[in-house]
Amino acid sequence: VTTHSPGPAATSGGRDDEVDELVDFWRHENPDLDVVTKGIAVRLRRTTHLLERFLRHELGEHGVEMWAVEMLLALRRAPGYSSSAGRLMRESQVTSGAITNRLGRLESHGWVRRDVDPTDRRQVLVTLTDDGLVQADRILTAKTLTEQRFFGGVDRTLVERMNDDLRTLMASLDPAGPEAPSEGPTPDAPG
Amino acid sequence: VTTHSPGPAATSGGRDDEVDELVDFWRHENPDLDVVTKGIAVRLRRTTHLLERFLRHELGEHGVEMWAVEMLLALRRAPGYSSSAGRLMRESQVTSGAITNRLGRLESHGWVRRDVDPTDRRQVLVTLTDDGLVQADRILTAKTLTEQRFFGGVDRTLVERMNDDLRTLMASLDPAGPEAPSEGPTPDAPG
DNA sequence: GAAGATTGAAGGGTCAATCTTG
DNA sequence: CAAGATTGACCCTTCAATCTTC
Repeated sequence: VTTHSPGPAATSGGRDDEVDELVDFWRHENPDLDVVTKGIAVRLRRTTHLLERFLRHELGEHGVEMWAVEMLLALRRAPGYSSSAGRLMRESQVTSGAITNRLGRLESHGWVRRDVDPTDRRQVLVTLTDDGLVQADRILTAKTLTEQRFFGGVDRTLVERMNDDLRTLMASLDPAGPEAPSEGPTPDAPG
Repeated sequence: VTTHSPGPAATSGGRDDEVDELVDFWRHENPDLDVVTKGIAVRLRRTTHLLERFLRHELGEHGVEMWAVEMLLALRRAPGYSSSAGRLMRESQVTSGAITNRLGRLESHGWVRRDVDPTDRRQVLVTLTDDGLVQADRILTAKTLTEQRFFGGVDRTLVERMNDDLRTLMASLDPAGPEAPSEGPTPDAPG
């Protein structure tokens, strides 16, 4: 399980960045450390956090929080721009209480409407208002442009290869991978 | 800027997973969409969130929260197992207020000690106690094993290539990349 | 009784103001 | 006055309890 290269953490060309130094430190404490696994774990976290911070910063200048982006875009791609609170909960990986709060705030902005589902009166149907749709489209554009700026300086071939590799990696994870802690964020305690 | 393949979002072999469908939907709304950039952005977020959830779940069974892991390991690799509150703030990317709170909780667990820096009495020197060091080592082991289990089912060659590609990507980001919102989490408002 | 949504208490974070020391 | 840490107000999330509807 702990195959490790005998050299420093870097496995090939662009050797020894800050992460390699970190990994080398840990390997110095435990020579059995798998430097590749530790490296990719750290780098995935850091890269994603950079991206998320960049998005939060840019979208903040458009007057939107990340939670609102998540909700509005989920509704934007729902059929008829409407979805149930439960569906939104499962898509966004937050608890039902959080969804209720978010919907309240979105509603007070006038971006969504809440109606009782006539089919099943336990469910709440959330629908984008006209204003909400405009907002969602503005946000989608801003978010997409921000992502393109974020990766703009990176070699195109590398981005494409990483996209493909990430697809493969995710496929190796889900099925036989580490038993995911079930579905959703513990979708409400049962009674 | 918006180079896009005319086919579906998937660029090569393992075509059309859930993310490709999402990206295809957005491209249907806007044919100019750069499917590779959108794809890698989504996949990076999802993969990292899976990893973080897995870690949170596993480490939770050891009775530790992620914020504690972050703090204890930062101290574990500091010279003399001690660091200043400000340094910890910059390493962990949370605000100074959060650090103060965290240190209070760690202190009440008996895992760290707070002393005034004799050199500069404005600074607080945080040091791992003996119990804290034991905890940190337990955590490091558990975290490393969890990461190895997470990536255990993934082809080794792919993981190595992704590690190298991520190193290159991060290097392309930091310097000329998108102007990072400065350093740290706004390291304390200037008086 | 179970499913879906809401509620309120509690945890942890940010932000701005404050205190202390250089 | 600047830098470092602390404090308190506020925001959002989780968690468990509750209410309604199937």
